Amino acid sequence: MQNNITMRDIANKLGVSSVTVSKALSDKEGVSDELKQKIKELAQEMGYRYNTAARAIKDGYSYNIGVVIADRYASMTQSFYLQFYQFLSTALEEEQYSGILHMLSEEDEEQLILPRIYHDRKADGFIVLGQLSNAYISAFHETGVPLVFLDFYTDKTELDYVITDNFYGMYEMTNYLISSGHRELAFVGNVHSTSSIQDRFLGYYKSLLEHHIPLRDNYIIKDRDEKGRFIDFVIPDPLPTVFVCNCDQVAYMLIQTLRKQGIRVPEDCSVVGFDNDIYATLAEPGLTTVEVDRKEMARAAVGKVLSKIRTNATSSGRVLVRGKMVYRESVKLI
Amino acid sequence: MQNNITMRDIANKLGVSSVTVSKALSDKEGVSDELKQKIKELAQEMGYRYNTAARAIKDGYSYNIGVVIADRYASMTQSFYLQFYQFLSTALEEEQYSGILHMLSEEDEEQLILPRIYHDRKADGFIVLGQLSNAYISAFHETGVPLVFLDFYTDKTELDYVITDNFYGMYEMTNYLISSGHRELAFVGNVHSTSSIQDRFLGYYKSLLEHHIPLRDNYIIKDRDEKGRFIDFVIPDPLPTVFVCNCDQVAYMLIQTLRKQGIRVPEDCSVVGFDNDIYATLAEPGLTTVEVDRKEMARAAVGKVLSKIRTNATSSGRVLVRGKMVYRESVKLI
DNA sequence: CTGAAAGCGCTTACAG
DNA sequence: CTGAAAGCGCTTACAG
Repeated sequence: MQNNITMRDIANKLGVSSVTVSKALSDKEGVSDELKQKIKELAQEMGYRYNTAARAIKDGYSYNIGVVIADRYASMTQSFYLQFYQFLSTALEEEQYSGILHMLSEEDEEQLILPRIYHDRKADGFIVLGQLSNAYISAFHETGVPLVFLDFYTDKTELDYVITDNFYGMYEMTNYLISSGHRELAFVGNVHSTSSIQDRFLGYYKSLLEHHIPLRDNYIIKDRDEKGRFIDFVIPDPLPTVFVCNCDQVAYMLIQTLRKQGIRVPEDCSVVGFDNDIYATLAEPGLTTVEVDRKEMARAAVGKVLSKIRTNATSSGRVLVRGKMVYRESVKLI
Repeated sequence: MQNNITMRDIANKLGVSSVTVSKALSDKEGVSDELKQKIKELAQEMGYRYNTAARAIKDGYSYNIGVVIADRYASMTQSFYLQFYQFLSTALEEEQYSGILHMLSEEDEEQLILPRIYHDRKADGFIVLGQLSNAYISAFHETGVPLVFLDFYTDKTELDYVITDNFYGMYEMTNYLISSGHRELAFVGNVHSTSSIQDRFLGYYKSLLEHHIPLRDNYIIKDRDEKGRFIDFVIPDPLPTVFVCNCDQVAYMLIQTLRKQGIRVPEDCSVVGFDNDIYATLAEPGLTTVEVDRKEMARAAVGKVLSKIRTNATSSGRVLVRGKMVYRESVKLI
C-alpha cells in the first residue's frame, strides 16, 4: 500500500484528538473554524484518503450501488447500456455513491447465482438494467435487498420499476404518422419478446383504434424469435405506407432489406424507429424516432433505490419517464 | 437494512466462538470438518453475508479495482468498451475482485480531479481504459496508487501498459494485401491523433518498406482532426487499389463516401479495417480486418494490476497482445 | 470547543 | 481442535 495516513496521524501532528479530526473533515459541529481549516489543509498536504471501509463497518452502508446488466446486452444493443450506466454513475456520484457494474453471465442467470457483490455486502442496493429471467428476478427480490428494475417491467406488482413511457411514446409517434396522412401502418417487432416491445405495440394499436384504422394480421411483422435472435422480415404485399419499427436497430435492418428489394425509403414507403440510438443516424435516411430520456430514467432509478435503502420503504410501483419525438428524413408526408 | 447476521450470531446459535465461525467460513485450519460443515450450513440457512468492509479495515484491501473510462468513449466507440469491461469483470471475479466502473467526465479530466473511488479508498488499484490527457495520467500516477493503462500508451516509460499489437497487426494485414497483388495502398487515419493509429500506420509503412513500395503523400488520408472529431475524406485521384483504414468505423464511413461517388467496393477498390467491431459486419461488404484480443488484454491488465497491489512492485513495461486476421469480402485479389 | 470511551464485524497472533 | 484478547480506522454518544 502506498499511503496509510489515518485521522490519528493528522491528529498527532497537530496535537489534537482523532475525534476532532473526524469532525473537522466531515464538517461537523464542535470544532473551531480555525482548527477545521488547519486540519483540512494538513490532510490535503499529507495526502490523506478517507477510509470508507471504516465508516461502512459502523453504519452498515458501503455507499456502493450494484448495477447489474446481462452479458448479452453488452454485444447486442451497442453503447446504449454503457451510456445508461454513465447517467447512473453521474446520478450516484451526486449522492456520494459509487456504482459497481456487474455483468451477469448466462450461466449465472440460469443457475440463479446472485452477484458476488451481493454476498460480499459490497453494495447497499441494486439497479437491474435490462430484462432478466423471472426466476432470477424472484430470487433476487427474495433476498430483501433494495432493488430497482430499470428499462423493463414484469407482472410482479410488488417490485419497483423505472421505465420509459413506451406506450405513450409510440402512441404519440403513431398519431403523428396518421396526421401526416398515413393510413397503412405496419408494426415491426415480436410482441411476445419483451415488455417494451409489447407496450410500444399497444401504443401503436391505441392510436389505430382512436382513428378507426383496422389492425391487420399481415401488418404485424416479426423481427426476432422469443429468445431475441433476429429473424428475416416477411415484407407484406401490398406494401404499407409506413413501417413502425419497435426500435431503431430494427428500422435500420429493415431499410437494408427494403433496399435489396429495390424499395426506396421514404419515397416508396416510410420507416420510423424508437430509442434514438446510434442506428437512428447510421440509417439512410436518418430515422424519425422517439428519444428515450435515459438521463431522467437514471436519476429516477437512483432516487428510488436510495430511498429504499434509507427509509427501508417497501412501497413499489412503476415510474414512467416520458420520451420525446425526434424528426428526421425517413417519413414522407402524404 | 434487511439482514444483519454476523458471525457472532452464527456462533451464538451453535454455542461456539466467532473465531471458530470465521475460520470455518474461510476454510482455515483449526476447525473439525464436522463443525465446519455445520457452521457453513447454518450460515447459508440464516442468509449470512460476508462483511467485506470488516475485512477491509483489517488488511487494508477493498478487493475492488477501479476501471476508468472517459465519457467520450461511451458514445464514440460503441459497445467496444463495455465488452472490454465485461472481460475485465470476468477476469477480476476469478480473483475474488470486483470492478468499479468510473466514467470520467471531460471537466474532471481537464481539472485533474481524480475519481471519488480513489479518495474514498474504495479501490486497491486502477485500470485506465482508453487514452486520457497526459496531465491526468501524470496526476494519477503521482499518487502512487497501483495503475495499469489499457489499450493505449504514451512516452512515459515508468508506467504500465497493456495494448494490442497494433504495429504487428497492421504489418501482417499490409503484407497480406501485398501478397494479394495490391501495390497502390492508401492509409486512412490521422497519424497525430492517437498512439494506436500511429502504430498501425507504422506497421503499414514497415510492410511497404519491406516490399520497396514508396510511401506517397496523397495516399495518407486524414479521417479526423487532432481532437478526434471526424472530418471529410479527401479521396485521391487516381484511386489506390486498396484503402487501409486505421479502424473498422472509418472503413465503414469510407465505404459510404465511396458509394456516394459511385465507387464500388471491392470491385473498383478494396477497403480493410482494424478491430473487428460492429462496423466490420455492419459494412457492406463485410470488412477484412484484424481482431483485437480483448479477452487476453483484459486478463493481462488484471494480472498486472493485482501483482502491483500484492507485491508492491514498481516494475513497468508494455505488454503487447497479438491480434488475429479476419477475412471477409472487402478485398479483391488482383 | 475538545476529547476519552465504546463499538462496528472481522482476523490475527497466541494460549490452552 | 477451540477461544479470549487485541486491533484495524472510523463515528457516536457523552462528559468536561
